[in-house]
Amino acid sequence: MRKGDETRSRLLEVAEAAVLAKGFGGTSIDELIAETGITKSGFFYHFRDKNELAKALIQRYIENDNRIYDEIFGRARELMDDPLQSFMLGLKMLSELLSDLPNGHPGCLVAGFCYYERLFDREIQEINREAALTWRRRFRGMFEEIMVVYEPREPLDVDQLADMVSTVLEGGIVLSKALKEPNSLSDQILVFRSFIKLLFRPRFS
Amino acid sequence: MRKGDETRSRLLEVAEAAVLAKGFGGTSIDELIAETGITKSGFFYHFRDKNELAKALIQRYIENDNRIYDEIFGRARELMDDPLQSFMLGLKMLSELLSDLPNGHPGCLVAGFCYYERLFDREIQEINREAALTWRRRFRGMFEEIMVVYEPREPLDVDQLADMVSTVLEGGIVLSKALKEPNSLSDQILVFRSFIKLLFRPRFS
DNA sequence: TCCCCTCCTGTACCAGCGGTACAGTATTGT
DNA sequence: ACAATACTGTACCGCTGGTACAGGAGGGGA
Repeated sequence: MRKGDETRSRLLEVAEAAVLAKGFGGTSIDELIAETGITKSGFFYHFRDKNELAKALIQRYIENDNRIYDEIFGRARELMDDPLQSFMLGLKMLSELLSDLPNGHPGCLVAGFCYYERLFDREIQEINREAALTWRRRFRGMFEEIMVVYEPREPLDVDQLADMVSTVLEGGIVLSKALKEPNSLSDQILVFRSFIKLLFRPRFS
Repeated sequence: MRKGDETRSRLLEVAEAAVLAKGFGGTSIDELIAETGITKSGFFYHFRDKNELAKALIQRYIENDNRIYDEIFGRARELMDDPLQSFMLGLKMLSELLSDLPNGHPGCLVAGFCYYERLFDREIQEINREAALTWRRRFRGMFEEIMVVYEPREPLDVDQLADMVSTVLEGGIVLSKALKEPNSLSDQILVFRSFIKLLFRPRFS
């Protein structure tokens, strides 16, 4: 059971890099098996078809993505008692982590896949939707904690505010890719951070 | 000369819809010629290869995109003397225009193309970059006008603030596609609008 | 009227792609 | 030792992007 999993995860690693660079449609199975050193039959032993590869890819990506957010905002929560200060620190840490990536963010598979709806089946679209909803729940939790202590200076829907974090991340990735300026993404996160600072600034200070 | 242009633009129309729904790689030439009622040779008479179709598509998309922004923010500028009020109205009009689309935003070709860098040649990447820079220039102009009259309550880089408009638009499109909630995009624009309101709120009021 | 240019059609062909089918085999855990 | 696991090898299919090239309909200018 172990050797099969090893080959499978090597396939997924190679596939993720290729898909992020060239898109799912632009990535051929022949190319993946050449780099992995496996035969075509071997590939189809692990994945029934290309769609199942897509499913495994996106699931793997989302798990990893969630782990990173858990770590960052978990650490920030440990370091700061105040929920707002903790969130602000988390954004800072996130922006620093992203600006340390030498070639910029490699791209978000969720974004890549949702832009090609009709290429994938409903199951993958549902996985994608669930991922976006998980982001929403995560950040809504943080904003709800903040709002126990701080009153927002503009009346905003908590879900929409939570979605804004994902929006800035996804939009920042697109913009930094289009502009070929890897730092744009972390800059945009810091601009968003300033907005949050303004939103929860105490009324008399 | 006229009949050729007509066929060409019909091809582009059909292609744009297909590419936005299925991605560039997922759109076949056979499919395009079937819907346009042309032969394969006819297609290659108009476009040397698929890459030239991509170039024509993105150029057409960007022209159209710029025209829409010109109209919206131009009208807003006519209706309001104050640059901040005019920008706020523009955002409101944009969000209303987007929420009126029954199936949500069809997707941004700039985002779609920049996510697949290696599928296209440098020329297309340069066109994409120029489009993002044009957005930056457009919105930076507006913020510079605003800052003549209003002092921002947080020190922000004008380019980064201008990029935030594009970020929110691109991120909002991704999020509303992933969530399958067409209204998310216009909601996110209104959240951003609230941030701008906070940023330029007079200090004593 | 003739010719040429634009705008195609038709036919034939190619390699690469995703995918299927299936027989055989080396390695591994029990 | 046995069977399940994890593949390899070979042959094949239809579709895709792309090439090549011959030919023709239709209109505009000489």
